[in-house]
Order: sequence, then structure tokens, then C-alpha cells
Amino acid sequence: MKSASAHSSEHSNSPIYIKLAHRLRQQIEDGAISAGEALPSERDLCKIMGASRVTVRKATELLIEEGLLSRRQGSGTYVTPRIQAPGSFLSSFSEDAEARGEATDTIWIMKAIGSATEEETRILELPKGADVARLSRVRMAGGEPLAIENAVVPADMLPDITHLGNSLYQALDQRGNRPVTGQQKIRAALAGSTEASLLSIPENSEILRIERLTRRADGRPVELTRSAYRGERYEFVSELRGPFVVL
Amino acid sequence: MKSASAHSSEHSNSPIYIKLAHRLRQQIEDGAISAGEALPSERDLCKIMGASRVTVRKATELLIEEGLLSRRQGSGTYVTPRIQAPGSFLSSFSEDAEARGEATDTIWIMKAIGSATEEETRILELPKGADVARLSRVRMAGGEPLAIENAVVPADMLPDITHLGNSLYQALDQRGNRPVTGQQKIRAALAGSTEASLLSIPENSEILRIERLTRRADGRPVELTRSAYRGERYEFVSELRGPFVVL
DNA sequence: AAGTGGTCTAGACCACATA
DNA sequence: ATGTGGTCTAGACCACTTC
Repeated sequence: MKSASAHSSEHSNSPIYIKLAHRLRQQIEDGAISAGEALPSERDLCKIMGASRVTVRKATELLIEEGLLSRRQGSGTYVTPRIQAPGSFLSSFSEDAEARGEATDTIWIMKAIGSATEEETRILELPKGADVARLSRVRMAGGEPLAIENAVVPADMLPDITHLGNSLYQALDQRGNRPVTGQQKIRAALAGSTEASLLSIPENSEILRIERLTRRADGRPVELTRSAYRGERYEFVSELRGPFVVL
Repeated sequence: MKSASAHSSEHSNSPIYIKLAHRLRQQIEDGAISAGEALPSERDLCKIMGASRVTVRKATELLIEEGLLSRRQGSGTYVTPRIQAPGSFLSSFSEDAEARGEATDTIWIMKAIGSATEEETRILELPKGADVARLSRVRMAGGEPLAIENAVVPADMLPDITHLGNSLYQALDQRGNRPVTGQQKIRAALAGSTEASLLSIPENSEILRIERLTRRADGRPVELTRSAYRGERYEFVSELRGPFVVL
């Protein structure tokens, strides 16, 4: 045996600020620093972690970009209460719905493991013959269906799919497969008959089709999700950060 | 008179790394460092700009996030050749079209200055009674219309709208009003009769409606654009960076 | 007034690229 | 071998928040 560490990524040769960020992230996720309240001051962290202040700041800056922390000058560095405004992510399901005080619900229409198709193998960068979990859900809010989501995940990245709660990401996180980057393609389309009936809308209504491929920190694809959202009820908000295309 | 500086934003009290970033950005845009090639080394920049290396790096990091620069360890810091893959921006008009070898064109359908409506005043954070430029275009590719764009810009941010080329952003840039952040809302819709005829598609075809509000570095709104894209021809790609919503 | 984050310096060593 | 970016330190002063 080498030593501790069960994660796949090697931390031994990483720069100090990366290690500090990991330590802090874990303490936050373990609830050792619990949401909403402040970290030790930067100067205290220096003593605790045995690093200079510049390095401590570089570590916390990472976590700020991830949305886990936020700093307030003169006050302190705080654990972000509930992970919030999604940067460049969807605007999104539970968020919108809860903001309107609607109850949200998820209906599973498929939960299965099978071998990956040729397309899935290619997109998820899997070895031939690998297994994938296929997860299809209808998202409800206020008793109405609002979206269909079809996710495909490499089978070894998920624990037991029969015990899956409503949050796919939470399950992925448990195995260290938290997605941190990705790409999303959005297009307008007209509802086909299957979609129309699942969403309780007329055929040829407008819908938003979204295809999303997310990846772990090490770049390995985690999740290919193709969704259809009711066009009259949902809009997708994304923050823009330079560089801007000259168009 | 105070001194030099014709810009509206006050640079006097900004931190050094902000000022350095501005100086570098200008030199790059003036072509003094010309695309594709390397900046002076960080240690040389320290002498030239009279700052420490940490500060110089913080400045170049800003420009890297903007996409103007990129660093290669052991080699140097380079001016990014053509501003490229847009992070979280549209995928986009000329880009896609040119990738397919289609000629792109723009037809102006309106270019006017008038006083802002109540809604425009609010969204663009203008004083009451301020003037705005309204710019409407149809985007063509391969001889076909592909999108309608309606932009509203505070009149004082644009030079002479009669001499406006095809690139709104280029014109904005000339007056130091380059947008660097923004928010974009995307939804699916069905084409109304006006849109259908401008885009040469049947009524009730699927279209993508996009509303975009961009801002300058100082946070002032620059441009409110509402567009309609032909749904069968366009899809919007956006990169995702954490934090991810748990959904 | 005391504590916090925000900025800055001068100097150091390492890892990588290039010749 | 030299030069480049990547990381790190120890200490300093400023601006802001909090009491």
C-alpha cells in the first residue's frame, strides 16, 4: 500500500494551494464549517494550514469560483448558504419552481443499466462494451409536468441506482464524480407526440431541447443528458463572461 | 484640466493591477504588441511597469480571463490570435456560417435614435428622457435569412449610427464601451407572422428567442438585444463552469 | 479600536520549453 | 544552459466592517 487517500487523483505533487482548497472543500462538505457562517480569518488559516497568506488566498479563490465560498471585505469569508445562482447553468428547475412556491416532484420513467451504444461509448469516452445507467425522469412543478430528462451515466460512477433519490448530482458526488465543467447545446424544437403527451401539451408546441455533457475535474465525462422543456414555461438564463465574439 | 485620460471611468484610485491591465489591453488593441506573438517576460514587465511580479501576474490574469492573452509555461505569454471560442456566448452567427463556407450578410431594417421607453430606461439604467439608438438587423447566411436582431443602446455610447458597419461591438469598442459581462435569457417560441415573413419560414415554426443585456467593465449596461433565431438552423452552445446546481 | 479582506513588494525556488 | 511561467514566503500598508 502507498498511504492514505482513496481518491483517484494524486494529491502528493499538487501545489499547496490546491491541497488547501481540497482540505477546505472537504471540511465544508463534511459540515465541519457548516453553511452560512465564516471561515477562520486568512491570518488564522495561515497558522492552521502552515502556509503564507498569498497561498491561502489562492486556495479560497478557487473555492469562490466554484461557488462554495464568498468573501466580504472587512467582514470575513463565508460558506455560501445554498449553492446559488448557477453562473452559466440552467436557471433552473427546482429553483424557479420553488421561487414561485410550487411543489416540485420527480417521476421516474426509466432506471436501467445496459451496455452503451456506439454513440454513448464515443461521447462518454468509454471502453467498448462498458455499461451505462439510463435514467429518465419527468420533472413536475405545481402538479404539472414541465420537463423530460434523459440522463446516461457510466455505470461505475453511480452507487446503487435503485436507491437513487431525486438528485442525480448528489449520488454522483458520493462517489467523487462531481461534475465541474461541461458543455450545453440549446435549440428550439416542436414537441413530437410522445413528448407532447408526457408534458401534457399539444403536439407541435414549442419546446427547448437541451443536450448537456458534463465532466469531472479530471476531464472524464460524467453525464450525457438530453432534455425537453416546455417552451411556454421555461427560459434559460446564462451569465456571459468575456471574451465576446465580435458579431 | 486634470491631466490626460478621456475615458469616463476614473483610473486614478484603481489598484495597480487594474491599471496595468488597462495599459496592456490598450497596447494590444493599438497593435503595439500585435496578435499571435509574445509579451515581454514577466520579469521585464516588472521593470517596464514598475511593479512587482505578483502584481504583473494579477494583471495578465485578468486579460487571460478576457481571452486576450494566454500563457504557456516555459515559453511566454502570448496575445491570443483571433478572439476565439466564446466561453459562454452564442455559438454563433458569423462563426457557424463561415465554418460552413457560407457568405454572411446583414440587412439593416432600422437605425434610429429616439427617447427611451420606460422599460428601456429601467433596464439600461438610464436617466429619464435619455436617448437610445435602436438598431434592427436581419442576419443572412448563404442567401437565407437566419436571425432578426433588435438592439437598443444608450445613444451616447455609439459614435455616428449612420456610419455603423456590420459590427455593433466594434463601434462600441471605439468609444471604450466594450461589453465584458452580461446575462442572456433563452427560450423557445413559435414564429409570429412578422417574424415568419422576415425569416422566410412558415408561421408557428419553432424559433429561439434570446434576450441579452451586456455591461461594460464598470457595470453600466451597454446593449439590450432581443433576437429571434430560426430554430431548425441554429443551436446555442455554452460552456458550463461550476458551481453546478444540485437538481 | 480591533479585526477582516484587498493590495503590494522583493526575493526565492521549481518545472518546463527552447536552443 | 538559459529564460520562461508556476508557486511560495514573510511582512507591509490600506480600506472596510464591526463593536
